[in-house]
Amino acid sequence: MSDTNIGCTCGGVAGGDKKTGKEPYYITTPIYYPSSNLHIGHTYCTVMADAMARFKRLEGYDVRFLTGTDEHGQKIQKLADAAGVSPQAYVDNVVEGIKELWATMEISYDDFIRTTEERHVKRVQQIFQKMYEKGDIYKGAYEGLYCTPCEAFWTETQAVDGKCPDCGRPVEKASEEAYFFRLSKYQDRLIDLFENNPQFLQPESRRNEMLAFVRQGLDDLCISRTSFDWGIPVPIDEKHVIYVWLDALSNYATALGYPETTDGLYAKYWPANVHLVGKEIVRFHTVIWPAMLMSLEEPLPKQVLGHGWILLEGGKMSKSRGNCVDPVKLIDRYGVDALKYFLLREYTFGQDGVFTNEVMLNRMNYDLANDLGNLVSRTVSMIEKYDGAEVPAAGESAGPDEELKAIATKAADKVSAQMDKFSFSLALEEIWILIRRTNKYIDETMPWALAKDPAQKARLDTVMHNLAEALRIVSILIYPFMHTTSEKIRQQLGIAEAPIRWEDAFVFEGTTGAHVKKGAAIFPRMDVEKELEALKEMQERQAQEAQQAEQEAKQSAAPSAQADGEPAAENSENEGEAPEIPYKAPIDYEDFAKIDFRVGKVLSCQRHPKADKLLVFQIKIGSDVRQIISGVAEFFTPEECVGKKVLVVANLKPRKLRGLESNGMLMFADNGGRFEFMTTIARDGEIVS
RNA sequence: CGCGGGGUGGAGCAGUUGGUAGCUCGUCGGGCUCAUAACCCGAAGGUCAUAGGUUCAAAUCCUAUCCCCGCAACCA
Repeated sequence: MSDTNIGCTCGGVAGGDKKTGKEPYYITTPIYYPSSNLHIGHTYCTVMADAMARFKRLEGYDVRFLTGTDEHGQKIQKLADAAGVSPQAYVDNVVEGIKELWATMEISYDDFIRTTEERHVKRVQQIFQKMYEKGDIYKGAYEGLYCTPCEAFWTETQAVDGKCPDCGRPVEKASEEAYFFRLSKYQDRLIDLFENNPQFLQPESRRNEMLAFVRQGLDDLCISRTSFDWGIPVPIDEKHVIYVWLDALSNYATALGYPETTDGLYAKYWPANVHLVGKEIVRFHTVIWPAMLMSLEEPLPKQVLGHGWILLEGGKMSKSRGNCVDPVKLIDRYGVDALKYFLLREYTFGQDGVFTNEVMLNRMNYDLANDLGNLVSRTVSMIEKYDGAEVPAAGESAGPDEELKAIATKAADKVSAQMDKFSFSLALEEIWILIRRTNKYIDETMPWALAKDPAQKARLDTVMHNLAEALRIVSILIYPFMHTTSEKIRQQLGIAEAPIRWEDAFVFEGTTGAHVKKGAAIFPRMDVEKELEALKEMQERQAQEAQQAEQEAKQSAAPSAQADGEPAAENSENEGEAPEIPYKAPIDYEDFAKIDFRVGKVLSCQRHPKADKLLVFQIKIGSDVRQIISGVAEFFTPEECVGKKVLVVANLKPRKLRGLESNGMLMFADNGGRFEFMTTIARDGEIVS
């Protein structure tokens, strides 16, 4: 039975028959950071995990699928402060939204862990304790450059010219007592892991990256903080809070009850079969987490998979840029299954892919409406018309019958083989090969011609039967990816009562006598042009609302700025909601008054010869002309800057940037990651106050 | 020489134990009418970035070069 042995054997786990045995399968998503609502990138990762979980369940595994939220850390604390609520209240609110999203997406997780839950907190402390007792955690001094107002440590390279990269104020050498994890101790074993277990980290490119990273040498990791307190207290020293990554990574084990290892979930499901993570956090999952487990003397997860990002045409989507694609809007319009299908089919695992509305709509139309939806529709119609809605028994095979049968009954194994490699796209492609072959089968057999000749009734029946069978198999194969659609198809085929079993996909008999019933189109064909317009409108409306909200917020927060004669907004569209940026600490008026704001005019502008991101401006301020360098080369060409009026901080101390002196600072508005000139009709040299 | 990813028919992508270059969309021509103006067939279109090399054989291995994209550095 278990003839395929494709999977990895890193853990040395005994094979077992996956079709009859109840072999455990533990899969996880990252726990998401609830600093605001999730976007389609998070959805993508979770949808993949869900499809895999459902697939393994269907194959007969005892699956455990974990997701959750990572709720501690300074950023959450700051956001909560800014919102005027407690951190717990803040995250509770966001988490509710996340859970709602997963409910809408019909994500079949078995457990949802929140790092603020008691069960997690106490176990993380136990983990800390264990590592400490083993001697892998020691107390040391964290040395760095400290910015008091920001309460943040910076390294030599982060701090710029002895100043805080955040606020620009001077930083001081400081050392703070902290706890360290002896990461360096595990360097060799980690190298070993990457070298001898190629399966451990996929795709290959990530593995090379991590191997290079570990080889260059690992420092011990500072795993406690005292600068904020929204975190899990260090058990042996309550002044400290445990580093969020140590806290977060532990979730994969604490959710199973670790450190209780002898019975219960941990004994059953650990080590995890796969941690599904984004490429940006591969390092944490393949270096720190394994090292922690080594320290705890626990087995390592069998596999970590780093998936790529879904990019927008302009680049990366991010919460703070407010250019996110909102999955809920898409689901409302197109349905959960269509969105899931699109995400799983369009992108290849491990690689970045570009998202556009057009790509999505086309995918949905061609594959779902034209190929699958239409096939269901025409098949059911014909059985109703030619056989009184009852699936007839098959007669003798002829023509393409055997070929269709062969493709249909072999598809399940092909899908499995692709799924074992996490090739969702190719797995779906295998199913669509069957769907297209079935469409072709109809053209080849020409049932409408057979129906005209009573002598051909037996042949017609065989054709109808084969069509029903092919669709029945399709309904099983797509179940892990689109279970609702699967059920709809089975309803129309009249086999909704029968349980869905993977092994039924290998036989070509199961619909005879079923009563088909035509229903609504499972995926109505869309007018792409119209949809694109509708989506565009929707996004514009969203942007407007966001802008309005922003404006209202500003008006209530601050005395309204005086409107000048300039056109208000020439290029004002800005998708999505405005980012939530906490305010900096208050300053005294005297401090404020020290700043000399001026109107300047760009006389000329050139690229910095030695830096990609810098532009060198000659700025006229009254009779004064000075050179100011600004990091906006990504946003403007030198030519388009010439002649622009710009707000200047005129009394900032001069400083050299890559060899050239900059004498002041230019002010731009950060319009969702794109900078904008803030312009005026005032003469250059005038004061801004 | 900072690290890494990538350059495959008009578009978007598959394609490593080296052995006639595939898919979806688009284009052109044809077929069919059961079906959601859907479906099916055929054709055109690629020196697999460039130049060398290894080999009986290279998109696939090696070397060099060009170009794109992330990260890092730099963003007063």
